[in-house]
Amino acid sequence: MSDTVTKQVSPEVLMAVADYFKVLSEVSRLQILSNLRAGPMTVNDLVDATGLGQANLSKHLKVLTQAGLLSRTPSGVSAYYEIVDPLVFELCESVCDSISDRLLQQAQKFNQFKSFSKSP
Amino acid sequence: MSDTVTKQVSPEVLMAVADYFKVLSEVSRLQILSNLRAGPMTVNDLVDATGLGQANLSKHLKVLTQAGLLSRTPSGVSAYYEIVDPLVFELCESVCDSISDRLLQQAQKFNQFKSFSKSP
DNA sequence: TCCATAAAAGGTTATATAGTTATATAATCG
DNA sequence: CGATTATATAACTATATAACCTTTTATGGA
Repeated sequence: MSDTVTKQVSPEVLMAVADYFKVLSEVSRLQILSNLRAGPMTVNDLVDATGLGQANLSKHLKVLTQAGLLSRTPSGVSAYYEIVDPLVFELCESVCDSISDRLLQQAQKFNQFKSFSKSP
Repeated sequence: MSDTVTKQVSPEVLMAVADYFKVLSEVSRLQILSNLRAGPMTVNDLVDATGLGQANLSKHLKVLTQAGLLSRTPSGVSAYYEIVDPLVFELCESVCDSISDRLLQQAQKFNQFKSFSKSP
């Protein structure tokens, strides 16, 4: 048998992974995560920080919490939300690097024109 | 100046990152990527491998190509698609690990019940 | 107990897009 | 050139969901 057998990934797993990515595919949610990077915040704090509406924000927080990215800690009349899994930021950084690389590569292609005007 | 200054990430960057994740948030596209892991394939190959409709598949391939994840190489009457950036698979693995960890943690919580029935 | 504030839940609308069917483009071969 | 095969595009439908508004729940203080 071969060394790297290419088994098909089960649809169940693909679905779970797709769902995870879907959670990260909204600017508003990335904004929330970005703000929470500094530490726990209440919903009100996040309303001020992000400019999102309270109801809308609350729903996004629910999505993020159910996906296991945030934890919710009620405190009196407020609720603090906090990053649970810092993996998110690693993922974002990797993606940023990838996008950056791609743009650089594309930029280089356009430099090929220079060889016309600057030949000896 | 502080050591770890928490600058806000620009909306432009957040949008690009969100778009990238959005590309990965569909089971059909993950399926395509998963199949292409073994090597380049034509559209027809992928129709057979994934069971997706040809038109539908073609659209997904366009999305994946425009996002910089795949490359397209016409060959005669066919077109070969190929993974460009293996980062995708690293991302998927990380996400799978995260999901797995979370499920294990949840499972442990339910084991707390055992202490009732099994005490000396 | 009543009030004020914080957060969540419910309902509505607008928009994006996955999937399907039908058609168009393009390349190879007779 | 006409026929065939492989891909891509266009138009359409159905569904999901983000944003907004309103209402409800819950907590702490007067």
